[in-house]
Amino acid sequence: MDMSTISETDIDQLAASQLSAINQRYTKNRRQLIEILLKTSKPITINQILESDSKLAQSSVYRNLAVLEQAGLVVKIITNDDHAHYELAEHILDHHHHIICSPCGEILDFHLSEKIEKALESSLKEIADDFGFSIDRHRLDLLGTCGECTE
Amino acid sequence: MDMSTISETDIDQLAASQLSAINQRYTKNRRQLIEILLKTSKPITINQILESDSKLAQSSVYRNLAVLEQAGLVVKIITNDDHAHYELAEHILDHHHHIICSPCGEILDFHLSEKIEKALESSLKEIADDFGFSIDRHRLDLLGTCGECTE
DNA sequence: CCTATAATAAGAATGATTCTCATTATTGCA
DNA sequence: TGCAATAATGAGAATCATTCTTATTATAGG
Repeated sequence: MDMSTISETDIDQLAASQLSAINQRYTKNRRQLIEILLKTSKPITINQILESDSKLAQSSVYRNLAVLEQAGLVVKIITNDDHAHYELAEHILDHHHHIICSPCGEILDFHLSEKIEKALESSLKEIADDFGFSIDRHRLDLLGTCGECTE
Repeated sequence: MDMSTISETDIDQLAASQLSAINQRYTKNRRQLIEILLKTSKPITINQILESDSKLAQSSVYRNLAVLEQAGLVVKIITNDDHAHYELAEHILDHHHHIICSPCGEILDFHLSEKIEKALESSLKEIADDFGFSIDRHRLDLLGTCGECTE
């Protein structure tokens, strides 16, 4: 959705550097995954990835998405749906949240206004302190039914 | 955590009525599950439920939690942890959110200030309209590492 | 252009969850 | 109260997304 903020070559550099930081290579397969995720404007499942490129091996896709996730390039999204969804990390896209259709499992991205996002973040920081947690990130999901599934 | 807002007999009535609304009975096993969830002040896994009462059959616990979820009495919480967690629905407890420790999988409840919660809700309502979604609920999770796991 | 090391891919293994079905309990009615 | 009819239970089998294993292939660096 927000592909204007970063070019494809920038992503290649980012990917190469974040992978090498955990002693992993930026291989053809991994590049392919990044490209597929970049082309899609919403989180997708492994099955959808396999459908979009029949040359990819299922086991490699699972493994490589795990590697990309460890490198901080990809985020795995777990919902009540059977299949996990994947999308690019927020420093590649931007900070956003998910609106999820329970009947069909589709996930779309949305953004809070800057004002509310800021207020929320400072509030969450306090709460984390109270609980003695160190926080990696927060996530906010809207759960409901999309227009398609209502008809 | 917030057991003061509703008595146990009230819950029995609620449970019986919400179950009968979907043509299900309020059986001994189901009552037992409600009691266990009521005693625990945080979301727990099916294994934890089985440990807390060895008489319960695993298959029945799975089935009955699904029934209780359909009845709107129980909420299933999916995270990146292997095991789903369960807790009582928000109209029995109260509206809250989850702070999740990624290393150990533990989940605790927290509350936003009323002011931020309200602002967030009205904001989310607008967004849902824009997307043509009808919304059931929202969820907000803090992901990080608890004090125990940091040491 | 070797050699050591990492990545790949096919299929087997894992494990949480769901399903099956024979048994047991419950409800409503005579 | 007693008797169908129907629902719930529980033990174990089946499912299926995901992870693991291992032989093969690709890559990086000297």
